[in-house]
Amino acid sequence: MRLATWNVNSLRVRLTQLLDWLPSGQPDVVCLQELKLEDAKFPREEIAAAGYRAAWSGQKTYNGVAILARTDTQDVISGIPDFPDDQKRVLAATIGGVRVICLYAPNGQAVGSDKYRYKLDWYVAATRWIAAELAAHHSLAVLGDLNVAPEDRDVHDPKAWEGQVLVSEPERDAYRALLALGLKDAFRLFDQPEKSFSWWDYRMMGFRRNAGLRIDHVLLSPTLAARCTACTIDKAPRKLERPSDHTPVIAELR
DNA sequence: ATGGCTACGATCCGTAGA
Repeated sequence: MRLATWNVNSLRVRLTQLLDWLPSGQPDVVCLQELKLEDAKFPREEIAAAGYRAAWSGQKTYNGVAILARTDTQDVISGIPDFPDDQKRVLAATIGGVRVICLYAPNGQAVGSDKYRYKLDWYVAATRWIAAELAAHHSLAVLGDLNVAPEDRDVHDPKAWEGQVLVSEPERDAYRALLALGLKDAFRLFDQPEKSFSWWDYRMMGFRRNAGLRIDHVLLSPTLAARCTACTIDKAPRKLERPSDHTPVIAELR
């Protein structure tokens, strides 16, 4: 079973790239973030024609998440229960016995801002909810744009980024609290190339300079971590014309 | 030099991303 996550930064703009990528990436499950479209505008027919069922939770302009799957999606939940929130950032579904949680964590904008406060509050609520999901599902995977670079090796220039949003200690603490539920960062279960990133700024030729961050993650419960045989970042879509600023991360389960 | 792109929805600039 292959699980993938990709922040597409507008599904309308990236639909062709997604449809091209599905046959090459061969994922069984794909979590998408930043759809940036209303539910009525979700390209259900194109996705179905590509061989995928889908669940989605979108809104105009901002946010929006979807889970694509080759097989049935069951027990779909959108949003964090008991966390009233207009922002469409969370979607969960059970697929082939695996509980899949698709997350688009808040960016946080700037340390100390209202959005930063919201990000930390969101992490607390998400972590509390995922704890309950883990108690109910041994086979659980959290995939998404978590908007935290967990360690300095996940940052192209740790000195320049020190204390900044996406890297600050309170954000890293929030990320570690999520992992402390018993989740494993699938990417770090394996030897990886140095300077592996999943996002590069559009400006300053960020991708060409490999000036990136690793902020898109696949987190696995112990049961799934034991089944995981590989986790890779697929940089190919980032090389296309008019790319998303993020690129897919894929985990392979036996 | 603190900018530099991109997407969106409003217009011909502001908001947001990360």
